[in-house]
Amino acid sequence: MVDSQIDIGRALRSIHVTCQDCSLARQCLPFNLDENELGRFDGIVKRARPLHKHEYLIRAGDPVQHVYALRSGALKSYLLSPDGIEQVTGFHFPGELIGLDALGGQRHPSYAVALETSMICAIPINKLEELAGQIPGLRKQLLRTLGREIHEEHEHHGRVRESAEQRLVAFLLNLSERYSRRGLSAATFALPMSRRDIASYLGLTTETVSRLFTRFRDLNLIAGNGHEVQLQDIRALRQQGKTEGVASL
Amino acid sequence: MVDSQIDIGRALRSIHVTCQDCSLARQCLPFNLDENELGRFDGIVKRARPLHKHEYLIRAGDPVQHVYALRSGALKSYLLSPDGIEQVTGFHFPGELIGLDALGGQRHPSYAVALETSMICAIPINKLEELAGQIPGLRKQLLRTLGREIHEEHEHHGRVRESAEQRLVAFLLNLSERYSRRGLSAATFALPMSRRDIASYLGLTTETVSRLFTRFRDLNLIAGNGHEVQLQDIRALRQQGKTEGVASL
DNA sequence: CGAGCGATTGATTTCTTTCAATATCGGTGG
DNA sequence: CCACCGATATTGAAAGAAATCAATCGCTCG
Repeated sequence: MVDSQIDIGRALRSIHVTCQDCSLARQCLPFNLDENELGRFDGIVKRARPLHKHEYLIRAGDPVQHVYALRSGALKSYLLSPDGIEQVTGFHFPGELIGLDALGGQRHPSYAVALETSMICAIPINKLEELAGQIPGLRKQLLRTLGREIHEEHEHHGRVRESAEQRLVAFLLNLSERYSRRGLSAATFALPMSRRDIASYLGLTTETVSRLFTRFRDLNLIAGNGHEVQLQDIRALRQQGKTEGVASL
Repeated sequence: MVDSQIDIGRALRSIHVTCQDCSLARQCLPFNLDENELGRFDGIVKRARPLHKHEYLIRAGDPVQHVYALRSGALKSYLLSPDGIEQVTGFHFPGELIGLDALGGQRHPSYAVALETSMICAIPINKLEELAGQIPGLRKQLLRTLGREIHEEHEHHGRVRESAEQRLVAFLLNLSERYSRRGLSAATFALPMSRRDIASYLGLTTETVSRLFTRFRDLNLIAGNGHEVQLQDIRALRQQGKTEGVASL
């Protein structure tokens, strides 16, 4: 469990990063807070030991006590359908919140599992609610975050009618944008998730995703193999995503 | 505009329903508020003249000033993709909130238009935020609502991989559940939206939706033509949605 | 009552899935 | 450090589901 005691050993320094010091603070909940407010917010945040690849942050059915902010690493969230099929609902990168779908109920509806070693901040919901009552800026940012999440979900949903190709393009461009927002390269980045995860997220099969990667590589739209991609020509890629065009076949 | 002055004329009585009197209050934001709090909440709610079929409540690009609660009628929300295609993102029924995706930004990202004559409450966001700071119960309910919205969006999204048949079944059962939650029949209800809207929402074509309705009718799973349906055998329908089974072909 | 849009139905095409086989990667133990 | 194993990814061929193209029907509303 993330909330368990701190491993005094190795990670003391990284664990004791405060929100004041966190470079992601402005992409996270403590956005626009003054020094004093930031300190109060920091006071309710629990920092746990790192979560290793394949370890679970959340399991469906867990009682809802925290929302989580990701400091480093990557996670995926998924729903388990009645027939036991994993439906990936999202990927999470540093600065993003995890577990927001749980605000509606008593138990977490979905799973969240680390795709690589990740550092996580746990924010107790009851304390967050209380603090949100006292700090207008926090309240505002919380609502903004939730609203944005809903909007992004709608956008993603709007892609259902698009072709497999368009969906994968949109996915890559979305990752690119999120990486670059964090100051990383928009063109070269890692894909910490499996083809299967991508396929599940996009509503496709792994075979189709694999074929699309191959096609994009053949068209020199992307390079790199496996879990590292370079977007060779973002403009052309975006075009590909628009016009459905596979002129070169 | 909904926010414009009240039409003194005919609708005085229906307009002056307060939250205290509104039968939907417990499905809406003022859930769990005491008398005093309810009064304060009611004080910030603006009730406008009825919105007629095809009239817009929200247009993409509008500055974000309110969220809306639906008192009667029905609306759809949609995004307009860059190439001018309408992507229906949801349908709204009494007791539900509209415009939550706008909390993340300055301008509304999506459109909301009446599918039939509808009565709407407009809630100014800045006042709502302020009041949410003062009333813990309101704060909680607001977060619950947003969390539930996100969760429902995930569930819907999880259906992308399912067959057209399964998606339509899930859609009908979802409507059924929402109608019955409001005390209406779970088996017989109106479909205020067009086949095209349903298709867009589910990521299908109108032809496919139409064929599915015909098939369900042939299988005696549903009855009724056009914009009124009766679910003849909810259990069988649910089964149809699960097993992919079209044993009778 | 007519016009026009929405819904239905049919025939054909196309994209994605499914089924199947092989290749490759990553990790583990010798 | 290398060889081997299982899991993951890629590739191919065939089948199937939904889209597209096209025509007709029917209802609603001027």
